[in-house]
Amino acid sequence: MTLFSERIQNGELGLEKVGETVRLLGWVQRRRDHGGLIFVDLRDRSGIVQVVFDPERMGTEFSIAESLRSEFVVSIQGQVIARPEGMINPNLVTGKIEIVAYSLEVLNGAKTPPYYLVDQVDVDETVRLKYRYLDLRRPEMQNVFKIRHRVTQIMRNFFDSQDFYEIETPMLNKSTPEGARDYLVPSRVHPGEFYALPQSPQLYKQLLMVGGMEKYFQIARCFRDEDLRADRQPEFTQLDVEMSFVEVEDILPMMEKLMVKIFAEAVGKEVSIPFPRLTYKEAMDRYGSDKPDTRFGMELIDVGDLVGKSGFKVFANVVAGGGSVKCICAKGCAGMPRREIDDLAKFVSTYRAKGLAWIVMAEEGIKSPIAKFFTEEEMAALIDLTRAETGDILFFVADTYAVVSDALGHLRLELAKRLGLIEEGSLEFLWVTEFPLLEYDDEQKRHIAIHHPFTAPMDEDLQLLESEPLKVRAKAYDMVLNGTELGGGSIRIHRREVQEQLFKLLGFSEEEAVAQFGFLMEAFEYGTPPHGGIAFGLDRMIMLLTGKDNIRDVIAFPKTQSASDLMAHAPSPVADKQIKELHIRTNIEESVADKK
RNA sequence: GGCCCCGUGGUGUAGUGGUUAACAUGCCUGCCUGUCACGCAGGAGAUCGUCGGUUCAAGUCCGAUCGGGGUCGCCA
Repeated sequence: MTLFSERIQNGELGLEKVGETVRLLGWVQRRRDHGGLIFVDLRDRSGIVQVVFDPERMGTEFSIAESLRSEFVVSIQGQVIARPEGMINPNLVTGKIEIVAYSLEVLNGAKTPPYYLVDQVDVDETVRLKYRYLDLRRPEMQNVFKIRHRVTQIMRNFFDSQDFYEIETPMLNKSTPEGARDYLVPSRVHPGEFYALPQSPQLYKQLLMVGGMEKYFQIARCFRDEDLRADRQPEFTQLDVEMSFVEVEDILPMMEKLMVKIFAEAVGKEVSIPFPRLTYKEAMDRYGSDKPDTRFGMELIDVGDLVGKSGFKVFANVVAGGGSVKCICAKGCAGMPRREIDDLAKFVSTYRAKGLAWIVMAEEGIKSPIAKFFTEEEMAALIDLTRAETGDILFFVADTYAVVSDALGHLRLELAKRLGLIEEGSLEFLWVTEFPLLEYDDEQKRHIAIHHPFTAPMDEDLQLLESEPLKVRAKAYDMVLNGTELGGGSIRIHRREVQEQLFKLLGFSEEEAVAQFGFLMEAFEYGTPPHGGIAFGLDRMIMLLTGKDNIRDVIAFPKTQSASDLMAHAPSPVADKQIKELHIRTNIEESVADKK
């Protein structure tokens, strides 16, 4: 019987092993049958090595080699030899050696896989997801999970070295309003009542601080029943961190050190600290985004003052109405065909911009449908303010501040992508700080928390809480890398009075606040230390570390855009008995459920 | 919920409304002792996602539906 423990990994094989007898275990990547001589590329987690089957060296077992097919699982014993002159394969890490087999055992056969398992897959993702266990065999995928593992190990080591405790919090939680839609779990024991899966361990980690744990972290699964995106799954993983007796300045530098460690040890990239910081206002003003990509310029320029008094009614009216007019200067784009400009106008309309005005700084002079509305002086001032030069295009959006920011912020990113302005491999970290505490929701006709309702206001803005709540800034911060929000957190409220005041501002009655969060507020009365923390999106971090543009590629068993698991076929109907036990009933026709 | 894109042998693609749906690769069989995307010869494999409509005739045009992707809303 095979002793698996004697095995050596393919990737460990090199010239220094020449002459040794080894046992290899793995999958047949490819078989090249020359009749009298058979080559097999043997793949395991560590890599690929070529095995040679020669009838003169192995006798009757040679016929087994003839029967090998792709993805057969085999055990091979053989001798490592240096490849003869001229037969070295430079494309293979192990290309200087090969294994001459003298014994072969098929541990398991395999059906022909639906597609050939190599890195340059060009296969419909549906197929990859249905056969996820095959897709995961591809070296590219193996590498993702190797890095993912390393990152979580680095996190654990880091926090351990800083005296943090890793503590688990419940998956069956109380459903609370605010935030995302909950995934609900019906209770069998309490008819008509439901648990909610955690959107994040927020309340529990704060209560761990009340519980005197002082420093906590968790690599926590979170659930949000919202629509999916390229970087959003219904269940995802957060690195969740909370500390007692800290202020903003304790947390940010520590997290910077963590990033240095992760990038150095997981992918060998250098990260320089401290990270630049931008206030929320500055980020919005300059980049139209609270997660600005600073790998390129093309900042937003406010031209409101200049065009507000001009003869161009569209701009003047927006300014008069309290809106804003801004532009970005696309360097060297004067040659852009009209068709593409129209395309960009369509692009910004996605973000509710009503139009995209433009001024082309052509060699022959200014070309623009709006130029005629400006005097020569106004045009000169505009060019001066925007530093537009011959060869550039200015793109303008006039609307509310929010729409202008959103539209031009995204246009800026789109142009950078089309023009190739972003340098591969560059890492631009930054912190965005001083977020507003609240925003007004027109639909619900009430204030809602931008971060979450437990975020502490900045001390200097406390006195504005009653009079001008929308002007209050929060002790909240986001870490941004290359235009992606990696994580965010805040210093929390730790006094009952302040928390009550906040719930009131959010439109909770006293009864509602107590019903939903009474346990938290009661806890605050028993000596709660000042505390704060942060949470990072692990999946997004792995995306950035591995260069994937799709969250499904960094999750072992991901779900599709409609939240289905194509491999396991979840979700699925369940037996009537199960439904009854849970005291629930669906309003879907029986026949529909049967078909599924 | 809105908008956009995709769906043709196992896989990736081609396919003016008109014969037997083409090509590559994979698969199967045979030959082959230095290949590494091995080679050579032969073979099998598709009712074009599904349903309906227009038409003498639909893979192709129209509608619906299902599945997948991107995105806005939603989501921190």
